[in-house]
Amino acid sequence: MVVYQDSHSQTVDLSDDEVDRIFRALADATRRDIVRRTLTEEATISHLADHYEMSFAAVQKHITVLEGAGLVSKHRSGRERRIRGNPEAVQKAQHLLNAYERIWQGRIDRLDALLADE
Amino acid sequence: MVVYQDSHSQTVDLSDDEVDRIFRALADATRRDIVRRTLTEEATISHLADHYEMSFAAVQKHITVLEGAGLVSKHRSGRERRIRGNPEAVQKAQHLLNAYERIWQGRIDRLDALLADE
DNA sequence: TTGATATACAACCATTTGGTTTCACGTTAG
DNA sequence: CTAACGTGAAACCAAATGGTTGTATATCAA
Repeated sequence: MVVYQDSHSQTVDLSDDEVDRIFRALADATRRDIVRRTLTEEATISHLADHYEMSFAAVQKHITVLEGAGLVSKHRSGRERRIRGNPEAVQKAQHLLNAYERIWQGRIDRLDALLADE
Repeated sequence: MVVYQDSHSQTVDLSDDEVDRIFRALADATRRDIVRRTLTEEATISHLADHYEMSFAAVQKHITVLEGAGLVSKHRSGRERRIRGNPEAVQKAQHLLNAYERIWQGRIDRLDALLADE
């Protein structure tokens, strides 16, 4: 379990599994590209699939992984499904990395205190 | 390939593979914990292994994954290897996520411009 | 010197991942 | 109505992942 404070000083909890899924989903160039594209504008699955040298079904699977991580969501529109990137999930990942940053900064602060003592 | 500008306006390039490895390495709770611990202070492999309910060899493998992603480095000290977290690799990941943030922000800006035109 | 400790590494195994092809089904266009 | 389209989902496969145990090697302590 991970706990951090967001920009409004709200405490946010993320299970290890949720964090695993977010980083796992981002660990693939095709999936990162899908997130990038759908953050700026929605796209259908087959439209996305046109951009990659793999089968439609493979792209579909990547989208399933991204959806499981909350990085994109699907919205029905007739026979199409529009895929929309979710900036909040990206922010979650950012907050997690910020926490590491603070941990590291904490070490520096303690080092400074140590040096100040001498 | 990913390109972003760091805090000193330096252009930084990361191969897709490198980005893959960083996020992949962070997609495991044990590995994230190792990074967290070694960012504040160095630790030997066996000392780290004491904290997890898995074999020494399994922890060793996790450290190899982290090392491959540049998130930690090993430093020989007699028969021990001290593991040290690398904040720069964490920052790389942060920069990548910041890029997504800017992409998303760009969409908002364009929307604002569109509304301003009306 | 000898025994314990710290690490490295290989071999093995089950599960997951990332891809494929194929088929089914609802929706839209003509 | 019928054909084409967009999607979902199953079955299958090779490779990667995450774990294990076992063995080898180097170093430290007594």
